[in-house]
Formats: sequence, C-alpha cells, structure tokens
Amino acid sequence: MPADQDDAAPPALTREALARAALRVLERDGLAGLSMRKVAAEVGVKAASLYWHVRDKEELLDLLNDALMADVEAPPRTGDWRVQLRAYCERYRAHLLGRRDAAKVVAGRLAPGPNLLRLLEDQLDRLRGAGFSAADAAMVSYLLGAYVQGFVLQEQSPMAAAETTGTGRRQVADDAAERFRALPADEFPRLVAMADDLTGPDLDARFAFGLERILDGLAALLPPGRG
Amino acid sequence: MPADQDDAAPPALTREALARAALRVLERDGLAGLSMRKVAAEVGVKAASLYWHVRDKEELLDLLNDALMADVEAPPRTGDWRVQLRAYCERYRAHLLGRRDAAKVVAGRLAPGPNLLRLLEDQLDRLRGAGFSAADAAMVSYLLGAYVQGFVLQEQSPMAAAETTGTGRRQVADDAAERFRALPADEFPRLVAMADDLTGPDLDARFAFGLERILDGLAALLPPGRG
DNA sequence: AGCGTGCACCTAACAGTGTTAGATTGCAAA
DNA sequence: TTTGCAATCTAACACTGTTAGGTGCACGCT
Repeated sequence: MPADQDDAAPPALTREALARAALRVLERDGLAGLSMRKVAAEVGVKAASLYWHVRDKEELLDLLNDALMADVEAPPRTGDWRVQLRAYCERYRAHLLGRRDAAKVVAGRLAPGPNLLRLLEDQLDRLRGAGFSAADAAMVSYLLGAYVQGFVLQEQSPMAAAETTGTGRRQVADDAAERFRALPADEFPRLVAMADDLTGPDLDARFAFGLERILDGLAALLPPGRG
Repeated sequence: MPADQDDAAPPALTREALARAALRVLERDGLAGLSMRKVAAEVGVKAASLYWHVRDKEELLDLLNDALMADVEAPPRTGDWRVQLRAYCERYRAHLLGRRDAAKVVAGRLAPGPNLLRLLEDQLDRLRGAGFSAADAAMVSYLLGAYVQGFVLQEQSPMAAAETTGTGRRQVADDAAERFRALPADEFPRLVAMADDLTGPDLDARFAFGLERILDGLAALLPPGRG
C-alpha cells in the first residue's frame, strides 16, 4: 500500500481551511479579486459547494477577518502601561499593513472571532492592571481600535493603488504636496502654505504623533504617580 | 409655445449632476446596491454613457465621496479651540451617520474633493489660530480624521445590519453583552467580567470619551495658559 | 447483506455586475 | 451642405453571488 503523497489526506475542508484559503486569495488578488469561485478553486472545489460551509460571502469574510487576526502577537509584558499600549498599537498597525487590503476587510466588521477576542482579553487585562477602571478600560480599547483602523485604512489604500502603477511612496507624497500647492491661494491660503506640513512627515511619524497624543490623554485618567 | 415643465431643461448631465444622482441611489439602495446601471437610470441614460463622463466606477465613487461632504457645516467660530474642535468632530460624525453607508464610501478614499478641501482649510485655520504649529496642526487634522472615520465605520455597519432585520440598537447592545457573558470564563475572564462595560455605554458616550481623551492630549501641546 | 439517511459535493442556471467596441444621433461650425 | 465632434446608444463579454436540484458515497440499522 503505497502511501499517497499527492493528496495525502483530503484535508477535511473545515471552515478554518476555508478561511486560510480565502487569506491566500486575498494576498494574491486583493479584496476586489476575492470571489467565491476563486476561494473554491483554492480548496479544490466548485463555487456552489462553499455554501454548504458558509451562508454568505459575508460570512466567509467574517472568517477571513478572524484569520487575519490569527498571528498578531501581543507585545512583551514589560515596561509601564504606556510602552505596552504603544507597542500594541504599533504591532496592530504593522500587522494590518503587512497583509494586502487587511484594513478594508477589517473595516466595519465587528463580529469578533476567537483570535480578536484573545487579543482583546489580553489588552483589557493589561489596562486593568495599569489602574484603569473597568469602564475606562473598555472605552480605551475602543478608542485605540478606532484610531488604528481609521489610520491604516487611509494609508493602505493609496499605497496599494500607487504600487500597482509602479509609483513609489515618496513620489506619492511629492505629488500630493504639488497638488496642494497648485490650489488657488486666495481660497485655500492655509492649504497651500502648509502643503509640506500636510504631506511631508512620513506615515510612521504621523501615526506616532497621533498615538502619543492619545496616550497623553489617557495618562490624565490615572491617579497621578501611576502615569 | 407652452413652456415645458416636466423636463424643463435637459439638465446637461454634468459630473456634479452625476454625483448627486449617485447620492440618491446610495440613500435608496445602499452602497452594495449602487450600480452603474442604476445611477445611469437615475439620470435618464443607459449605463455605458456614464463612461463618457467618468473613467471608472471608482472615479464615480470619488465624486460621490465629495458630494457626501457637500453640506457639512462648520461649527460657529465661538469658544476656545477645544469647543470648536469638539463641535467639528461631533458634526462630522453626525453627518456621516445621517447618510446611509457614508462611512464605507469615505473609508480609505483620500482623493479630497473641493468640499473636503474647504473643510480642511477652515479647520487648519482654526488650529493655527489656536496656537498650534503648522506641523502640529496638520498632524492633528489627520488624527481627528482617523478617529472619527474609524469610529463611525464601526458603529454604522452593524446598525445598518440591525435595522434591516428590524432589531433595535438597544437590542443589539444587549445581545452583544450576552455573547460576552457566554464566553468560557477561564479563558476570557476579563471579557465576561467586563461585558457590561464593553457593551453598556451608548455609542454617543463612547465617542465622546475617546474625543475628550484626544483633546486632553492635544492640550498638552500648547504652551500653558492657551489650553 | 441490504437499506436508507444525510453529508458533501456536483452541474446548470439566473439575474445582475463593470466595462468595452462600434454604431448612431444631433447640433455647431466651415 | 458637409464635416466633425460631443454624447448617447446597442450589443456583447467575462465575471459575480446565489439557488435548485441531482449524484455519489459512507455510515448505522435491521
């Protein structure tokens, strides 16, 4: 009995396998190119069969959403709350930026899968440990989530568009600055004057700026001495 | 010669008219139901004709994006920077919430149209007037934009979904709390313990909390006495 | 052994999508 | 009147999500 090696074991087409397949298609063809037929082909099956495992494409996207969160690793539990929270946000951003169209998939899809729940649990635990009240900790989590997702959503789309046209990200910023400068100066004096400020600092710095402001605001919540 | 009153003047099908038509379709059928053919029908034309005025559906969505920003009114120029900035964000959020699927349309679509530029100009002017440096003012604008868009994106989608199924928003929150409480308490102790904190406060309060934290953080940027 | 039950897949089709090519209209200038 | 261009049309292509109904196959029961 020769051990079959090509299709060693028909891998049992679970919802998880389906999610992983969707993830591969997403990475290859982007969100716009992610179709039921392609995901089906990725698992070696015809499109209609997916509807046995999944009610909708929407439900598949929920699965994909959780698969996207599978391998975010929480930052080390060292340092004060501020360095931990900062690391959390930076990792989350880096993770989203690393997967194609991740921000668009995550955007407005709340249905938290197990992976996201695991992350949330850990984050809330640290916030409570840092001295935030239960009510505050919950709100802080939402605040940070909204900021990071909102920010990445804005930075990821144009970058993807620019990369398909071969334009570098330095070029994109320069073009944007040029566009601001070209505006009618009597109607938009500040925009033309601040063209460089609006487009100059790279996205990492922009993200860090907002994050530090938020962290400053959070520090004011804690009894003095804890922050 | 009786003055025609039904189609008084064939309104010349400009890109602006097209954007307004798209806006009507969006309000009626949502973003998923917004197709080239429907927008074409809305202006009394066949689908292919749209491509004379617009390269892509993407470009139409850019137009729609700006049309969405047409009638946001800037808050009164009274009070200190903090009340003005708060009013700005609250109005922006209310405006997005008021138009169906607005957050999804705006999400990740940076291409700023004239209406958004006008808003930006005004906002930057106020920030500069409040004492923020040019560099800081630009960053602050991005920060607030990311937060508001990120937040509305998360609150609008499920609300829309809930309203199509007839569920009230109170019901949605209760269901969410129930789902948190039902989690395995050994794996997610904080989530089950904080179920009420996570789902309880209404979205207005949640939004206001994050906004106040951000404003607190911004105040630290100004020389003492200005904030 | 035979039988049924139901899981997991299939084919075929439907209505609708964005988009393009090429033909057609109507009006304005030469 | 003819030329030309702006704006629309028809027809089609390839593709989308989704459903209905059929097919094989492995299992438990008698």
